[in-house]
Amino acid sequence: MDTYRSGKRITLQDIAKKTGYSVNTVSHALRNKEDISRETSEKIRQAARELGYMGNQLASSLRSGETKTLALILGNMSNPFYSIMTDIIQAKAAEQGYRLLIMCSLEHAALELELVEAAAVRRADGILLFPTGRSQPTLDRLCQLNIPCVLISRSLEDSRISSVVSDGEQGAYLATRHLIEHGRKNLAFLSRQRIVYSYENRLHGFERACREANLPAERTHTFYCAVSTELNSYQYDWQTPMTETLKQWRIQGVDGIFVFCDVEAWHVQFLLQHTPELQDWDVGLVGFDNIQGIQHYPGSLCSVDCGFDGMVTKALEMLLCQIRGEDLQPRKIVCPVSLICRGSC
Amino acid sequence: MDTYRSGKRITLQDIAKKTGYSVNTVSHALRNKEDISRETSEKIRQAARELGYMGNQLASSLRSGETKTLALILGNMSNPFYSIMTDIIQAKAAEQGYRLLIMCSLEHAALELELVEAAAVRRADGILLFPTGRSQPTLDRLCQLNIPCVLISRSLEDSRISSVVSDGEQGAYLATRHLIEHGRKNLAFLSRQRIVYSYENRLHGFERACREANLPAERTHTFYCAVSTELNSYQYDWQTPMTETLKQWRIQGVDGIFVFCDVEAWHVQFLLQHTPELQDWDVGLVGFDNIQGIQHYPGSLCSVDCGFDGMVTKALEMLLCQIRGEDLQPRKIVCPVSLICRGSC
DNA sequence: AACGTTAATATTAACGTTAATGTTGACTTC
DNA sequence: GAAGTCAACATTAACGTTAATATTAACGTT
Repeated sequence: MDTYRSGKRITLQDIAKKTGYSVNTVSHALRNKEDISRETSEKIRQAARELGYMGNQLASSLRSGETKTLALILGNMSNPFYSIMTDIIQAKAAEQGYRLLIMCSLEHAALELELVEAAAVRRADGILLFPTGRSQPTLDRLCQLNIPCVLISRSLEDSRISSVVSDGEQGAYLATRHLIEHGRKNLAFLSRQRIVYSYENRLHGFERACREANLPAERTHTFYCAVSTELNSYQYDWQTPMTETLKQWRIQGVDGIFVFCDVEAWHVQFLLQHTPELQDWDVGLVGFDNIQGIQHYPGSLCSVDCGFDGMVTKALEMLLCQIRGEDLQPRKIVCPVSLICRGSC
Repeated sequence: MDTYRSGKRITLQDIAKKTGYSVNTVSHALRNKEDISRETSEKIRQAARELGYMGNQLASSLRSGETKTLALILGNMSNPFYSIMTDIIQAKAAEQGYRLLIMCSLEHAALELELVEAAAVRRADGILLFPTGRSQPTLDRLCQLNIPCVLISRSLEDSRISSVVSDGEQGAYLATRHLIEHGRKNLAFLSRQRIVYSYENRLHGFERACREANLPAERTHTFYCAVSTELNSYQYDWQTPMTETLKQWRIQGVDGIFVFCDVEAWHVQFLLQHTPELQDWDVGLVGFDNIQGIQHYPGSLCSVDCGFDGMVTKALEMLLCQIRGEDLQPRKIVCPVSLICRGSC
């Protein structure tokens, strides 16, 4: 009865024996090749159905060199930014006949490298990678292995590998100007860590808006918190350090914060609700990613839409190009962003 | 230079040639088998390193019958319930040396069946399945293929396949009693669809609590909305029908709602905020899943904790048992739940 | 009639690994 | 000193496909 892993699985040979054709003919018939007569093809398909044939992609891929599987390496699913991206990638990849081997780096560079290795060993046709901030070893290995790969969301300025990013500088600029337009004068820039690529980009946009409005540079603040060494990053304690920073800022008279991303902005809002010292603080908030654009949750966070769909479309297009061996020239695409106001400013 | 897909990849044979040992010895050495001397093993490993050897899991799996890959089939990642589950499953599977082939059914029975097929064709060692409400054909095929499989979160009363579910009846009971204890007297039960397995369970718990408190049966309401036929369910319009129902309920004097799950409760909260006719409605709300227990977002939703971690641990344990061929007796595990109060009651 | 063309199928040889046996020499054991 | 044991390696045959290259018969062409 054990038809799955034991030796009793039906193979092309069984169909060949039953129908009297050769294994090759059966293979061709089941794959709709042109050189098989309609009649034969029908007989073979019928036999396959009767025997309950199920192909073996391992054998197929080993021979053909194609797995029709893409590896997707990202931080972790609990982060809506990644989960939304995943859904879109999954849908668009499926349209092209690809399945996804999804692996979580937990934003850990060393683990990320292992995952790339795992993807290569499994012969994924290509890799979509949301790199951590310290991915240089990973990128070096990718180049060495010469696997089709596109980086999304962060680029790391490595000219050998294609990347698709959103325009963080412009996004932060728009967000900050939005705060200023709503009368905020003492602004801060909040980011859980400074390590990620996008950090500098967005900081520059923030600073540009401040300069333009003649807000002195010393009124910009950055929040730095140690990178988690725990692998289970979702259990990481961001509350203590973030609360401290917010308390300080309140005392310093901060009245507007541009937050690195929506998830961190949620955290801020969460703390504003749950910390007595932060209650009734009139502070404007703008995030980045526009997660609410897709995932409706109660709240009114202003955010910068990073064009999820466009980024994925572009990235996948570039990856498939590489896989087909068509356009091997590495490119860097910067996707446009737009501001969505919901009132939290 | 094309070392990935072209013929220039380093194989065991190349290492064998370089070191003078047989392919088999090389294979054994790299896999830490006992019957290779320490000295030989070291020489071989050194050579492998020098040549930049990268294994081919396709060939390995084809021969050994093990892919070290589990298929995870669930609705979609944008739903935090699934994404949280995914992170936990991913982490625990990795501990056991398994990678995840993640596929999204979008709660579509027909698509789900295709995904099971895809998993089987790729020879996943086992499947973790969050079944849609109409998965009978899928389960039949699973039995036919005889693939190790565990259902999570919904069980479908199919005695041939193991499942791990949370105690929906008790959870709904606790949630409803919580509302009653906070003085709510005109209760409603809200669920986007009635098709899922858990629906009846939770409805029973809701009704039990009402009966116990002598709240008449006709004061319980159920909300039914057509199942989306679109594959992109995250774009599905739940707003219109849900808004209508809420408006009606407000007129009917409803003052407490037990919502099928947290995501739908968010939707309710979202509408309460954004619909003029629903403003200032004093209505108690309790959800199910306790997503806030892991994903901190601003808000104060009461919820039933379904024990994410315990469910996954149990499910994976059962699946690995099946894969090892140890305990093939199908079981149904019901995990305990607990109420978390955050004030929305 | 000799030749080329074509449609439809068959044969052969991989793909890169691992399981199942073989072989060999050194080392015991009584 | 014959038989047995064991460590350390080698040989062989799959695993189930697919690519590349035959083969065959039927047909058309000049």
